[in-house]
Amino acid sequence: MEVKKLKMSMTNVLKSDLKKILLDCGIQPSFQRLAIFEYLYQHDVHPTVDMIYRSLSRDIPTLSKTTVYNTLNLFIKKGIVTGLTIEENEMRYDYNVKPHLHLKCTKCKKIWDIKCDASFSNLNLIEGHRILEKQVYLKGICRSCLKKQKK
Amino acid sequence: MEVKKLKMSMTNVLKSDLKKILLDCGIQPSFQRLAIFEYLYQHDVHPTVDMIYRSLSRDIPTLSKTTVYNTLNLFIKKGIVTGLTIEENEMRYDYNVKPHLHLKCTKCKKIWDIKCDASFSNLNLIEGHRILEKQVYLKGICRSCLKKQKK
DNA sequence: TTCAAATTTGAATTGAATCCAAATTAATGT
DNA sequence: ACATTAATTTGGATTCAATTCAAATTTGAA
Repeated sequence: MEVKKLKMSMTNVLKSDLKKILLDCGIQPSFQRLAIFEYLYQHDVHPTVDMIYRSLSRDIPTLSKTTVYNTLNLFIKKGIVTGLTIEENEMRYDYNVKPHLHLKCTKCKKIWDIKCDASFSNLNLIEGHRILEKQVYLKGICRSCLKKQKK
Repeated sequence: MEVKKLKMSMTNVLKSDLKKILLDCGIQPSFQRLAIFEYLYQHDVHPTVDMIYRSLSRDIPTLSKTTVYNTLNLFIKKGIVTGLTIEENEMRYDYNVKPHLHLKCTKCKKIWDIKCDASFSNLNLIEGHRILEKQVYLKGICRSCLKKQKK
């Protein structure tokens, strides 16, 4: 009971915080947009459009997939969400303010976050080109699959 | 006349070299495969499947797009070609043995090669994950577009 | 030459992403 | 409150890269 109450109030505080972030970016925080933003905030598994759509559809039965696409493209344009193309077939979306890298496991296909320890130079000018955005994509075998291999 | 002759013999030398590379990788160097490999070797502009197909079709009218897809996937599996997903909509292919980064210009949409000066750590184990492949995707404004801006 | 395996081909299919016009909702002015 | 305009959402249709698959062709071995 106590825990549930606390959790609910936390959720509410969070929602208003997220609303503020959207407003600060000049994005009207509509019901759908806030729901999608909240989903991204709570699910750091680099979800696909379909995952977001299927999950939110249960609560918002009228939700359209086009709205999910529209909203995510808007978020990307405003810079609060990143689109990952490490998956060859479909885009994945990521809300993460801290700089980090992505590793795709070739075994389990999961995309892991790697805390970036500034291992990559933070120049903003390389060979005369102005660098605005950096993404490091790693491919390999994740530690959980490595453990399974050993057995 | 002299130049043409020289160029032809160079092309021949090159072709047999490329054939050897394929054989060394356990790839039967069929006419189509060799043509696709040669195209990648000569065109470092990160071509799409369609670009490769349209160009080679003029010399090989019976060429099928599926063959291009099959061949490129085979090359990737054998590790002599890299597939770039920096473009959000379509795959681009790259034959380049030397380590390098890719920069996509947000203005002219071109993908530039950046000579990698080992600016990224070459660990093969990060946070317990085994790293097999690294790709650094940069986005920004290329030097040629920056020059145009200044005028 | 003959037969089996490898390779190529093109039509059909899949599915992520976009387009677009209509419907709905929110914002503004009177 | 009401009307009018703008912003947002919706779903069906469309696009197009990529894959599937069975048939045709080519290659290699016996």
